[in-house]
Amino acid sequence: MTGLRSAPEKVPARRRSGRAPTIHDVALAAGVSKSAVSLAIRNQRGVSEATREHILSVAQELGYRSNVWARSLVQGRTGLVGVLLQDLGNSYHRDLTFGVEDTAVENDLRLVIAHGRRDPHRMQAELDSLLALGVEGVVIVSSWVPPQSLERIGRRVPLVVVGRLPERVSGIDTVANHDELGAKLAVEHLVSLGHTRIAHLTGSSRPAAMHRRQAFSEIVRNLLPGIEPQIEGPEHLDAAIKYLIFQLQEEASAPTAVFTQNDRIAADLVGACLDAGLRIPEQLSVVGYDNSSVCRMLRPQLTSVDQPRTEMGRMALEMLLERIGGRIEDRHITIAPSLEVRASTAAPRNG
Amino acid sequence: MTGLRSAPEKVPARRRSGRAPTIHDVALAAGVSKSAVSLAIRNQRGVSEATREHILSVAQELGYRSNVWARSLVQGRTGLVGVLLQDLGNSYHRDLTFGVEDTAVENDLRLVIAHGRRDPHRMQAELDSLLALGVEGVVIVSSWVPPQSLERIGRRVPLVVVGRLPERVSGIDTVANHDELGAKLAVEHLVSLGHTRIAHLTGSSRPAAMHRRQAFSEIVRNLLPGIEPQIEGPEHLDAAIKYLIFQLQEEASAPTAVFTQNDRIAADLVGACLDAGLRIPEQLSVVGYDNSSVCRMLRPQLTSVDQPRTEMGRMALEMLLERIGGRIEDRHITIAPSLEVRASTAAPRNG
DNA sequence: GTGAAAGCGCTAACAA
DNA sequence: TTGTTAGCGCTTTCAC
Repeated sequence: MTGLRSAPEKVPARRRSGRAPTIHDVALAAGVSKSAVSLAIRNQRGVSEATREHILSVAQELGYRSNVWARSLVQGRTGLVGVLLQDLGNSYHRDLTFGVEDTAVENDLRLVIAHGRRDPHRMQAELDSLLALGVEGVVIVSSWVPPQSLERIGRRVPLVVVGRLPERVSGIDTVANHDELGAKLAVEHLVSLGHTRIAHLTGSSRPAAMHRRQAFSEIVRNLLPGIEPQIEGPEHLDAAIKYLIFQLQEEASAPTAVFTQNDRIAADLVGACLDAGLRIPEQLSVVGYDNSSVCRMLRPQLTSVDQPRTEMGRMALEMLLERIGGRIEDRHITIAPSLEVRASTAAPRNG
Repeated sequence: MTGLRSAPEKVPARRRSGRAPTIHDVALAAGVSKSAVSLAIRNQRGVSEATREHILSVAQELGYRSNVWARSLVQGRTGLVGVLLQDLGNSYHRDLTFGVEDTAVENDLRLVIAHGRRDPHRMQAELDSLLALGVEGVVIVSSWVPPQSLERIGRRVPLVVVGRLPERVSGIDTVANHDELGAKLAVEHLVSLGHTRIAHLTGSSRPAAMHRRQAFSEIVRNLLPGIEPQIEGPEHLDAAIKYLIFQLQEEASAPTAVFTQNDRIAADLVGACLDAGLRIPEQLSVVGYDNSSVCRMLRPQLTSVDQPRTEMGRMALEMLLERIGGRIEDRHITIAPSLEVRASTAAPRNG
């Protein structure tokens, strides 16, 4: 305009108004070079303290924010890690995420949460989406992603699965609950109370459920020789619950305790029992799995197997970091659960 | 190596092995120019059908994935929208997110979920983090972000808050539940059953809670002239519950029904009552708020005010799109809840 | 219909 | 200590 600045004005006019200020704008305003600004904002040495302060104050004034995309484009890394959750509204996933988040923050990584909505297709889509975002690794809190997908994606980016996969997948790490131990804890607790007729109620034939179920059978056979373990489900869960209630009402040989695959199923069972006029734990002891927040909301409060969720999330991200750091061999960790005893279990009436 | 390709080899050697294939690699392999590849993969016209197919198959073969960062760097937009959740493990947030997700997908936007962990500081940090990622807008599912932060950030990027803010903030949109109507539905239901001594149990003095509380008082005064509305809380919630139970056990003038600020508090109350040997709904009717998943797990199942959560999420993202599309004036939407009647409410014993 | 060249905002290697 | 230069991978004119 004034003609005073004779140097070719390379900055398009529109930039100064509409767009966010760039490193270039800051350099111009501060009267230094782009690289000086770059060094200053990243707190790197190479600029004098005075210059840095000046640059920073100018940047502040202009409302400058560095463009992460441009930076990661040139650096070849994004500083992003993803966590793919099977289901948002659920305290198991929440607590796990806590552990992942904490560890991510401690390691200067930004966490991007994706939501699979309990839908294998969406899960796959979200996983692709995370990759497209350029995450440097993903923690998958779900065992629903098919092994071949895991293997394929695991070749591109480090992957840690929290959960029990149907099979080992080479190239990826896993953190899993020790389902066998969980079943053992539950059954031992019930046996120690004097129960002998114990049933298992399950709603799934996925690996984790199967492990609990098999461990249940085994421990029952060990601890209660001569008694055949009773299993209900996984099909027709509603019918299974109805049948259990029928047994309790009509048959002297009905189970006196039920160990369920998870808390949700336990809650359904407890609700149905109460609706049928059965008293818990007097007429039936119930043990859940997951120690979710509903355990303390129900009456009686639910005895449940507890997984150290936050700790599992933390371990998952640590394993991911190891992978990003170059570990080659696979790691598979199994975490021991514990039993949280509450009011839904007691000695059997005629024990 | 062979010296046959005499043109200066500009691609560094390391790229071809370690790094992900780029548009350049695809162009080289397909024997076309970079721009041809760019057009082909974006399905733009400008390349012949044959060329496109060829390029696509080569890209597929190489396992090419376009680099979102590079693309958005040049296009000046990221196609990202953020949703900041106050709390992950919670069906209210889950269902809201469903609505947001669906609408985002329909509009070709990628959703990035951030988690505030019920901590205002983290909430603020996550919001900054989302901005740094370059989101084009954010849906904040929380009313905990301070107005001045909202205003500041709202100047950089469109913002929609789902929840009831302590004050209007210029430049941002809101989607809120019609708390007054919710309270009205609850009280009218109880009055229609014959209740006259109705208490309100609240655990917060935040705007949404206050609106419910005030609306409660008003509707009680309208419908039951001469009766002073009884309010317990928001301080010392545990003590308030104990006091209510004391009243029920000792005083003839005890309330026969309680309307609570949310389901969690209702669950606490119901649990405490059952622990004290009180029967629900015979001795006390209880109405919750949020119609969360626990309502159907409790016994008796909980009558609760239901917010159309998925719909609210959808509206929030639609409003965000309007803003991104250029709307200037603020919009504030209030959504009508409905009442889900279940077994925790009944006519009072001596009604 | 296709290719060459410029440049998005930034960093990193180098030169001054 | 500072400024210059050359890209990161991609899109987008603009010639051909």
